[in-house]
This record gives sequence, C-alpha cells and structure tokens, in this order.
Amino acid sequence: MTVDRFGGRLQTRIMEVLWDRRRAVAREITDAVNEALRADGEPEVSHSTVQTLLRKLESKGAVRHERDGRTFVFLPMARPEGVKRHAARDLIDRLFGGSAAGLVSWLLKNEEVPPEEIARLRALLAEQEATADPEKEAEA
Amino acid sequence: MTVDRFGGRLQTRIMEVLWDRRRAVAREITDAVNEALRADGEPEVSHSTVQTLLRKLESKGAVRHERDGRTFVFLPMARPEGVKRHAARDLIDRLFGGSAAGLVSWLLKNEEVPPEEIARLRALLAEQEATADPEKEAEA
DNA sequence: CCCCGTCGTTTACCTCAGTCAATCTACCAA
DNA sequence: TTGGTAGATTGACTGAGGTAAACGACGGGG
Repeated sequence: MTVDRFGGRLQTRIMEVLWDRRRAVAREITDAVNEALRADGEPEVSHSTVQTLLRKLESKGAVRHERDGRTFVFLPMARPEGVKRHAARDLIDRLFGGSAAGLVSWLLKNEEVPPEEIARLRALLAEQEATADPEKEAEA
Repeated sequence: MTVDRFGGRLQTRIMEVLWDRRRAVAREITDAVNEALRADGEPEVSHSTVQTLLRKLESKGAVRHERDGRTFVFLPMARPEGVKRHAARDLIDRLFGGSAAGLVSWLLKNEEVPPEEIARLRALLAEQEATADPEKEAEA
C-alpha cells in the first residue's frame, strides 16, 4: 500500500525515467538519470549506485523487473499521481496547516508564476467553481 | 546559508512550535510537540529525543539558545518563509518539472479546495495579474 | 579457446533523522 | 546533609538514502 511512498531525489529521478519510458534496462536508466543530473549541474552517479537503488525501489514495490535474456527490464509500479499526491500532502501537512489552498495562495504570492500561467489558472479556477456549483450548469 | 534547509518531520514540528511562541524552553517544546502528535494520532516522543534534535537544529544554525539560570531558552533562527520556499521549491523541482504553476494547477485539479477558498484565490489571481502587467493599469 | 566487457550481486561505508537510556549536575526541600 | 527532581549531555542503535568498489557469471570477438 505504501508503493507511493519513497524519499530521495535519486529515487525520484529513477522513477521519472521509468514513468517516461514505461520500461527500461538499468543502463538506460543510469544514462538518462545522468543526463538529467548533468543538465541540472549536479554530479553524476555510477551505474552500481543506480542498480542498488533499483533494488531498494523494488523491495518497496515501487518497481518490478522482467528478464530479457540475462538483462533485467524494469517497469514502474508506483503511479506518478499517487507519488505526487503523497509528496504534496506531506508538504501541505508539514508547513501549510493541512490546507491545499494555503499552499496555493502562498505560491501565488511568493513564487514566480508567469502571466500566461496566471491566465490559465484563472480559467481553471472558473471551471472549478462551475463544477463545484450544481445550481449553475448553464453554458457549455 | 543553509539555515533554511533541514529535513525531518519532527524537526519541522519543533520549528513550528518555536515560530509560534518566539521562544520556549525544551520542556515546553516537548509538551507542545506531543500535543500536536497526539492530535494527529501519531505516537509521542520522549523529551530526550526532542533535546537531541534541538541540538542538531542548533548545530545547523536553525535555532539558538540563551541561558536562563540553568535552563535553556530556545529561539528560532530559520525563518518560516525561507523554509517554506525551500520545501516548496524542492517539491516543484522533483515532481512538477520546476514549474510552480504546474503544482498549482495540479493542486486545483486534484486536491480538495473548498469553494470559498476558490473565490479567495480568484481574487488573489486578479490582483496578481494587475501588478504583473504594467501596461494595463486602467480599470480599478 | 581465452580474454574482456557487461550484467547482476554482494558487501561495505557514510550521513542524517529519529529514538532513547543512562549519566552528570545543579539546586531545592526535608 | 542528603536525597530527589529537573535540566543538560553522552553514547548508542535503527533505518533510509546514497555511493560505489569488488566479485562472479556469461557471451562474443579475436
């Protein structure tokens, strides 16, 4: 049940590669992760590090593997939505008094959100208001 | 420089008590933390655990203490805004492609946000749009 | 047929958060 | 004076994440 719960940046990066490709062998994962790390100006990691974490993720049920000859093909078990939900929930509970709206308003006030995103969010909010209000289902 | 960076739920809870009270002795912190834990249905922690973490927080510069006779009065050094910013940034970078707007829209779509909060957020968004757009400061 | 590179496995270490018991040390009260 | 309490400090251990060398098996190229 705790498939969605894991910590650690590198583990998250590994999962992202898997979510992206649906399936990948260890080497591909290492390469993709290192490419991402390089892009972020962070130090790369060795292949065996990735393999170790792959095992740990597997022991938690976040990934599984199939054999293809003598190499393993890894597949993600944890779903990104669940992981996002847990991570967001954790942040909200820890620092924003359990209120998602609290986090949203804080982000709008304190983080850089480009104007075109603001517009998109307004639209989203309007939609939200409509669905939350059964009285008004007029316009399509 | 890393005053705002610390991990761990218990450490966060301790900081929250300190932010709330501005200053507190260890015993008060333990009591307050345990009250919060009890309220959340989580197991309480012993006083010495809190003391240990207080030390670790102090070694990181997140808190400091003054003497009052033979007891210590702890004061928060890390500011909640900085801690929130770091934590939010971390989540955004890890799972939302580095886009705060991405997290916001995801929250609006996936987390329960009460209607009255939606209204408040719309107002906030409007305000945001106004300040971010120097060309159009016509309508009030 | 042998060597080398690749794959997975084992083993080992480091750091940090959390968890406390045990201990040291004042100080107050009986 | 002595004993208990409350505070601080030390030391030790678990678990998770990260890091990577070392090891053993295998399969293809020379």
